[in-house]
Amino acid sequence: MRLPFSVDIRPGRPLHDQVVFAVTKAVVTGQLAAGDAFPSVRALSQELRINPNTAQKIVGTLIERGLLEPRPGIGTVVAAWQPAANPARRASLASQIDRLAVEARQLGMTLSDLLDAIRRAWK
Amino acid sequence: MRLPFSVDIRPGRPLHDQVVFAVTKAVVTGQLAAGDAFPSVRALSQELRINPNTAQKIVGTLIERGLLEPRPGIGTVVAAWQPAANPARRASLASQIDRLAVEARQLGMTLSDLLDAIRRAWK
DNA sequence: CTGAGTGTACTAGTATAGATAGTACACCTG
DNA sequence: CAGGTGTACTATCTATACTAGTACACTCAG
Repeated sequence: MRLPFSVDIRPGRPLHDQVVFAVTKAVVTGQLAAGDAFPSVRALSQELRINPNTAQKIVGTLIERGLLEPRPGIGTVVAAWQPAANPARRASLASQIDRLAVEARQLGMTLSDLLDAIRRAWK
Repeated sequence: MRLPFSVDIRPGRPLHDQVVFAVTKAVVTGQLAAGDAFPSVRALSQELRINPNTAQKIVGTLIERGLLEPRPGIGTVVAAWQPAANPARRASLASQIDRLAVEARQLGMTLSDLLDAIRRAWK
């Protein structure tokens, strides 16, 4: 694996979504620093053994979210990190939190259990 | 709305998933108590204006998860609540938590912000 | 007993999204 | 110029979500 981030492709979720998540995680945790070169669309598709089109969708999404910056003719570079402040994603996050709380309760977890799990995942 | 729970159908997520979530939420919050009669498959499909097949899928999922109990020839009843303890769903929950943490950070939230949001959703 | 309502199980068809496949073009660097 | 880059298309395949319709065994009120 020569990629600057780690991914383990598993069924159940859209492919591009999993990779976008992996890259985002690498950025917010500092594993990918601003200015670092990001693999080209074609390199990405070869390394992950996915279609160039899917790789392009991934890179496009990351640029749209401000995580990557395109350098025409050169490639893409990890952008200087800044909060996204996207209202739609904020709303989606709230919805995810609601679902998480209900699911956790249904699985028998206490509030403390869930908060601990969140803290553990934050690191 | 004569249903014993509240749903607001919105695009983006599978229909049956939204209803299953709404019912689960009503059960874990005590809005639906054990022994309460649950709408029949046909009544559900009429009230929600969805296909009987989709309604059946919803009821089937809820029974499978132990939230409803089938009474052959009568209908379904809200089951006595007990933690699910499903390994697959536990793993899925952990994955959801990971995603939530990364997404929240990317949106500029602090750990405290997220923990507060969780506490708010728990109530 | 009869009829209506119940869960359950099928077969089909349609629409959409995810992923693949292939081609093309303007751009920059060596 | 040659090769690598982002970007933009069209086309095809597959799985999922939803709809549509039918059928059967069960239980209860009449």
